[in-house]
Amino acid sequence: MPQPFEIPTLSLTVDCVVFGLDAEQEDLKILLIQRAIPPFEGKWALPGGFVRPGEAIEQAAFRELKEETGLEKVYLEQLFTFGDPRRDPRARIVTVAYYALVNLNEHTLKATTDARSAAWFSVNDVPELAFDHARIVEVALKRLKGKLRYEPIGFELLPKKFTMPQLQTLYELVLERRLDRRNFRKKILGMGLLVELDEVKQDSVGRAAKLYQFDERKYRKLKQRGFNFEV
Amino acid sequence: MPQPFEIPTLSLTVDCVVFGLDAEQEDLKILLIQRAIPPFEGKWALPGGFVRPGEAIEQAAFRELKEETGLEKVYLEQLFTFGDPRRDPRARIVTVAYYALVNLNEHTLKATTDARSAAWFSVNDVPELAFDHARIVEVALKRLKGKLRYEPIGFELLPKKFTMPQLQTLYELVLERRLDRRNFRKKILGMGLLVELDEVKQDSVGRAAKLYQFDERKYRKLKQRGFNFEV
DNA sequence: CCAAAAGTGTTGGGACTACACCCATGA
DNA sequence: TCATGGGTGTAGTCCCAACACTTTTGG
Repeated sequence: MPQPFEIPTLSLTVDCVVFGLDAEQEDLKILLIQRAIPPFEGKWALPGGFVRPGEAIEQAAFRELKEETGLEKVYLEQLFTFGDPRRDPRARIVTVAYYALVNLNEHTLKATTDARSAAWFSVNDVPELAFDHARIVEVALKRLKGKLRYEPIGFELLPKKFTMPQLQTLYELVLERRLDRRNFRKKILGMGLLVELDEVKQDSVGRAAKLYQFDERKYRKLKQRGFNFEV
Repeated sequence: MPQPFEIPTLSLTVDCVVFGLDAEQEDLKILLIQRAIPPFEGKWALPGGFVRPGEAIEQAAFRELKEETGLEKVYLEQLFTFGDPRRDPRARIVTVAYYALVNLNEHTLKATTDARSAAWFSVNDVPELAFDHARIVEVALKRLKGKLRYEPIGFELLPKKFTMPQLQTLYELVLERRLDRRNFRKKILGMGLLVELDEVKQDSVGRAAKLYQFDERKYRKLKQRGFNFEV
């Protein structure tokens, strides 16, 4: 490759769409951060920041998540790379977007040390966002919808021990359609990937629901043998 | 965002895994380019190059494809962004990988103007590749396999007019398993997305096969109404 | 005992699998 | 007329969708 031109450079950031399930309110939410400086000062934006020299991209995503929200050890997956030359008014900045799945009720947001506030917003009520972040959220939602049916990632949004109605509500929220309770149960239990616990979850009214746990180890074994998760 | 550090910069490239179907030899191939300069001089590598200032990433992928292989107007989709700090021995270079689908028999490779040679290799017989390109090919193959069943992208690998056995062979090659001829036909024709032409394809021996064409317009309409392609 | 939510089986229809013979064509 | 590959139908099975009543629990 003879290079008759300077090797061009640019800056690279990561941005994370953090999905959290609010089991109490039966609502799917995303985590946003209010920008403290221009551009888009005061606007809400995805948590993220610059990839440092010598730092792997995914590592940068984990680091920014921890720094800006306190979240650690979450499920994280690369989503898409956005590089429109005009997506950042300051300079040419390309961003590698990730999406993360967390259980909202088990994680409390860290006190924001740097005067930036973080907050959860319903995916149905996202405020105006900085940069092209609205587009990124759109792509993330589409990916989540598509992937939920073919990979057992939904469990990442629930507590370790969860009930069948919780799992079903999650699927109904993300896929945006009602599911038959009996058929859903049969389908899920039929895969043999849940272990039934000797506990129930009791909140307020109604009959107590059995608790289940996802059997990660068993899933991996079955997957190797050609099994495909599908709801 | 107060920035106590310099905004870091790096270089961004695109790399393309170009899949081509060799209908005659019943073989799935990828297009490689032999490097003329270090690093990895003489080694085979994916076509690609630097993203220029002010250039959209996808645009860069199209440009490099045209410059290095003469291919134009091909199906192109972003695959994954690879950014291991040590993936390029010279410097920190992040690459956005794409995959492309072309009909190998309809495209002749352009005479290589810049002394670099391009050639098709069977996916089952890929030579040692430069950088982390072997990994990129691996990810691309996995994506192609996964996507072929749920999106009508297989047609991109065939000529506009194709026969049912050609289509079936394509699926068998990519999915790496045999399919029942009668069931395959039923499934495909049952979706009502192919128009049967009043022509047949005759090569050498055996009964002539009917030619079909994919109805792109009809597919888009059905998709809007919630239809899902699946083989 | 009442309200609220969890849990449970059966049946009909559509889709998938498996499978073997005839047809058209060129040599 | 023969060799080669293309085209076709049916029967059994499995999976999915539809659907209503009983059980448990707290108040």
